[in-house]
Amino acid sequence: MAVTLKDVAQRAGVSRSAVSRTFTEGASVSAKTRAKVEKAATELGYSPNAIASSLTTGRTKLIGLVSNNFHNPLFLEVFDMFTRGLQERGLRPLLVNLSNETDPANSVRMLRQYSVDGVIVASSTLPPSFAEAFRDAGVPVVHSFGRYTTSPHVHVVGIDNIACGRMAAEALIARGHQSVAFLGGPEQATSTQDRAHGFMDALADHPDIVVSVSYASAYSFDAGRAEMQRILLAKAPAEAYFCGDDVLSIGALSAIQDAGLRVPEDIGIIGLNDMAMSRWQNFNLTTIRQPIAEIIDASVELVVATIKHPERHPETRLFPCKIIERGTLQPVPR
Amino acid sequence: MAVTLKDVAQRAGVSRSAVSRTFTEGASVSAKTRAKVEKAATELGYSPNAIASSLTTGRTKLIGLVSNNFHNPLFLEVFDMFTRGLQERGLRPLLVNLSNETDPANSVRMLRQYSVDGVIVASSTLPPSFAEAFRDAGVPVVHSFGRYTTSPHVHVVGIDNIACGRMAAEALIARGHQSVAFLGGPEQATSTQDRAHGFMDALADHPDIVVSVSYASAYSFDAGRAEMQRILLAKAPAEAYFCGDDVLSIGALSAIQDAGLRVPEDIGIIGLNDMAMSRWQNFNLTTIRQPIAEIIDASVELVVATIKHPERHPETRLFPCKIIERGTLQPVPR
DNA sequence: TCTCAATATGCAACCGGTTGCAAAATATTG
DNA sequence: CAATATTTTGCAACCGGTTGCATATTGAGA
Repeated sequence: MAVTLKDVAQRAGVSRSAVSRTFTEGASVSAKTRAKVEKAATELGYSPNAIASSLTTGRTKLIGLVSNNFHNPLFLEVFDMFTRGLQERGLRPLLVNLSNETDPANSVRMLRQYSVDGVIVASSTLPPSFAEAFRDAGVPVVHSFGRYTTSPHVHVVGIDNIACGRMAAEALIARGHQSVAFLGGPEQATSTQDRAHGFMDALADHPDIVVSVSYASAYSFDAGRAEMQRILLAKAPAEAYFCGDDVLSIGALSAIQDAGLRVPEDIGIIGLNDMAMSRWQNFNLTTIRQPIAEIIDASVELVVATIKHPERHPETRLFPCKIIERGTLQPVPR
Repeated sequence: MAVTLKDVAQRAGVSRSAVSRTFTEGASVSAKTRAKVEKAATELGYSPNAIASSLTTGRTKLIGLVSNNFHNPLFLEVFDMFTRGLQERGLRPLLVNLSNETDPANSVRMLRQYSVDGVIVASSTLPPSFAEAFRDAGVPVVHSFGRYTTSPHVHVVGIDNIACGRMAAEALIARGHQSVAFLGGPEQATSTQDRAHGFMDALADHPDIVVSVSYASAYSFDAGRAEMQRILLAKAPAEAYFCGDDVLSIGALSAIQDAGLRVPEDIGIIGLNDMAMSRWQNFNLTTIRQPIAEIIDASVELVVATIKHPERHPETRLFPCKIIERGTLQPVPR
């Protein structure tokens, strides 16, 4: 059925090695044999079997792309950029949907069975230990959107979530709000913890401002909406909220509007991520922009570099975020 | 570095075949050797190399998942379900992002290089010839969300877009609208053509109703919004619109609201897909529900069946759609 | 205990490529 | 043109598994 090296060799009247060499970059072949081989190859419609060659070269050009965020619209953009970035470099994404899985062992085993050259863990909610399991198994790995630590055991590319939390707090303080709040994602997510940390930290200098904190059960519309509904029902809401993520913000927004309150007049909202949808005019969300294109580019680059030099020291690459002013926060008074 | 069959065989004091057989379902091994092998394997942390075994078995358990819709939020749900469905059956999705690619040749070559067992083309905009290129290359293929034809050359799983167009028209007619319109996606997309076809078809019986048609440049928010803005600027808008897709509807919605018009009082909207976001209270979109879970399930099942029986006859599986009444269309008068 | 069938095991070839090495072909130099 | 350096080529072993076949082992029945 499938045409192999041997078929081409036979037809071209050369050895299998000769055929192999014409298809390997920088191998020694005379122009004459190359021509013969290429002719035979196109006639037969041959193209080399990547799987078979990986056996001897030790390179599959397969990259495991592991994620558990299949419900946050941001991640469609993330997958788009990752697949393109990998494809441009001749690499192939093997997609792994973690969903409810939290034990890395299965993923590690599975991806090792397919001899992936490297792994990208794309998640802001998984603990560092997840990516570390790959490193321990000897697989080059990058944790994208992961937690920054001073002595990382694994490459991390993302943002400084603590700084973002602080930035959000400062934006609310600058507007003169007297009561502010953090509405985070799941409490055990590292990103949630860090954003809360930075937020509280900045507010520690302002003891006069009332601060409250609550957590949605997931980074999702429904969770954000439900949590905001609970808040509105229970007590007087804060003047402005820092939501740990845009999709959470949008959920909160819908709850607020349903309650007959206005944004930003009655309640202000600032999100985080600046996903494509956030600038849709229906939302027009003020948010902190996370530079995902840069993060993804750097992640791919870093995993490629680590494949080349496995002993490379674990490295952290953080990208600056900035506030995108839109319509869900009042302008700064002057 | 990596521990192989040979290492385990040596340690267990048996032949390589014995080890191989321990890890192959239904092979003949005595309980005693199996125990020895399993002990040695766990001590060494061995797990079989799927790539290597695929060479002899001819099965990689890799499925090419090909799509060009990385900007429609619906497809995050689609990817979620596909990856889970495949994983549950022990298959691995190799993701291919087509983006601007329209020539199937590259994708076919690439996926053949990786000896994928099968391919799923997930797109409502690609022409049938795209999936057919895989079949011509001898790769089992299913076109999900593809166009239904009476004599298909390739498996198609999806909906009857013509019927959906008709259904939308009937919904608008039932409401007594005197002028209605179709706002489609790209004109060359098969789904757009079919939906328009069905829509016009149903309205042919109602010559008294004014009908107009226009096309957005893509199935995206921006395109839907831009097209609706053009419409509102140019002339008196229709009383109600059938938008060829939910994300288009949401774009149109934002344009209408910005123009100070009310939905559904001034302009009614019915979409298609019922993606998760459509029921968000901010949109509350009346739409035609496409049963994507069923479509994806059937697609995976069909590709698996075709891998087993490659000579299986091309088959079309269509699933019924139904209208989900929400807030963007007035109730039917009675 | 012996015979014969059933089961378990190892050998060796194979899957589709790559690559070190030595021999062959070609190019360069004096 | 011979001698030497350089490039090209094929052989054969190998990557990490699987599998048909012949042999060895085990178990059942007499």
